Amino acid sequence: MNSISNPILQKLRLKNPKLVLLSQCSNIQDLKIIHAHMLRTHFFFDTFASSRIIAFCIDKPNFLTYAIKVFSQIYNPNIFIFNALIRGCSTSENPENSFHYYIQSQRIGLLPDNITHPFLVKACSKIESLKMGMQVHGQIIKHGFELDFYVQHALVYMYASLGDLMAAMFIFKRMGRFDVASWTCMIAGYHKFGDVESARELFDKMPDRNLVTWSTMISGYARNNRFDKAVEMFGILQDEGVVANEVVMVGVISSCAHLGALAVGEKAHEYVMRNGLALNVILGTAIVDMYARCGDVEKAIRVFKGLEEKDVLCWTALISGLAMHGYAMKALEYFSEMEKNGIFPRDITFTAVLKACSHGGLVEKGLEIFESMKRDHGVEPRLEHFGCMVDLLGRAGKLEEAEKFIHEMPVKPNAPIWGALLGACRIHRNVEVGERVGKILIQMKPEHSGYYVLLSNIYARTNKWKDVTVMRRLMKEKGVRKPPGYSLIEIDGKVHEFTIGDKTHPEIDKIERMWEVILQKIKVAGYIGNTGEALFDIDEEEKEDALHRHSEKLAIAYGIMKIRGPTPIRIVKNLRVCEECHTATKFISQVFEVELIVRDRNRFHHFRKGACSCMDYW
DNA sequence: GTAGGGTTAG
Repeated sequence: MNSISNPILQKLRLKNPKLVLLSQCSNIQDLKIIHAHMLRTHFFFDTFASSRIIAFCIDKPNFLTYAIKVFSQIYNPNIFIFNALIRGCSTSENPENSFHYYIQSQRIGLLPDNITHPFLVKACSKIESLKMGMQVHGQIIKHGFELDFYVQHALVYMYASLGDLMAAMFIFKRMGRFDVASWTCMIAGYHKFGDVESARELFDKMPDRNLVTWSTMISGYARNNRFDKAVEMFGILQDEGVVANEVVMVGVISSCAHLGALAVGEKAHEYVMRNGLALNVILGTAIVDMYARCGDVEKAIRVFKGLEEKDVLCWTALISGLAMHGYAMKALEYFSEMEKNGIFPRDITFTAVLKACSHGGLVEKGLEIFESMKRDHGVEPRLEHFGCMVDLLGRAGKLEEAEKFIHEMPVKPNAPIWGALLGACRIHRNVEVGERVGKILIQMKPEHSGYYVLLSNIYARTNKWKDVTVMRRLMKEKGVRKPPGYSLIEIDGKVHEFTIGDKTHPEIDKIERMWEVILQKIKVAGYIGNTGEALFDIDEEEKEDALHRHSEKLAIAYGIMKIRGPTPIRIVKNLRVCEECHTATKFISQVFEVELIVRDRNRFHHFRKGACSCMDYW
């Protein structure tokens, strides 16, 4: 580039370089021009000038390596430059590098200032090392910064988030003054450690709150899988007349996505529009994801199309949404459109695309894309991509091929990989491969109950009753339990939860009577009912009997009671739907002429006119 | 002599 005609360099001559650097530089090319100019004019050897380069690079993740290279050229770095590096590392992928720069600064005899330590403490929180945290705390005391307000905040958050609540409280209580951030740090720490109750207690007690406090609470609940609580908090926020910002709404909307609470999610979306919040990529992606996960793919596409800025995660959210619903061709269309838009796919993008292929049964296409990952896009396949491939082959009934694929993988297969093959054995009723895989899985994950159940079922099938007894005894001895299954249904903006054998719902008697009515009607239509031993169940709920209905049956019965007209009944289940319930639901969609949209842990099932969109493979 | 900090997000 001709340097004379470059507008940045023209300004550089006219103005103070530091101002130009701060205001004009927006990308690495510009930065390099300025850097080169500084080297040519020897201006770079001014510590203040070179420090501006570092400071510019440090808060942009892609520029960190550049900053470190620049740093290595500086003869006499001061504490400001070290602070910048420590800060940059503490928020990077490898926070432990900040310790390296701290030690280096000490070695050349620089004294830390009041800015240095908070970032080191932050790095300890991030790498989750209490041991390191205590060492840094020692340094803080040694250099006399333990009474610094910011240092105290960082320490409170660090100790609380790493579970040393005594230490966190000790520092918190001894702080000379408090502001909203002090309380918020403590709350954030509780949430990171997973103690949502203590976080809430403090939240209720604190004198005043700001939007960071609200979003800390809401996303804290969400991070700890208390999505119902997150939504509840949003209600309280509105009652108190607070207006949420984008960050708060990301927490609220992603909670709705997890709950499958479409009506609440729609309201939150309206709230965003009504209050004129900025529909940035993050919030936009959360909304797209919410509609897809709540079963309204069309709306997800509409919102997606209306977004001004779309990055790779945003495209991936849509593709993965389409994949979940089994719209494989549509997912692939968006994938190629994404590439046409110059967005480079990432590892998670390929997960979504490969899932689309496996849910849609596009074996050849999936193999093709898998091959292209590294070759054309430079993305190294990870375990989950191999898992998708096992799924893909398994679905097609190529069980031996899938098994061979696992054995030939360049990385060591983990339990979910074998689990994918096991799922395929369940669908294709392959006892031979199933037994082999089941044994491997039990060895790998002795605490996972599903694998014992599976293997014992396989033995029962092959009349190896001795082995069945062994399996059952092993399960008892190890005390393995299944995760409790639950189903959610949203009625009039309220989410109802059902678990197996749970009698706590206020309308439970009516619901159970409703189920009996449903059962009779679908039996007339040809439904045979519980066929006894459910083979090959991996992570389904406990075996059901007349008193213990699987949770989705209760949810469906409740839906039929409450939902009128053409509105589909939407259910969200935490486990995978079992074969029995799947068949029953198909009958229900036919007999009651109703559309049922069930999201299980694996994908969506759209039941319509006696058939399911998954084509009975899930 | 200058500059920089803590708590929230897909």
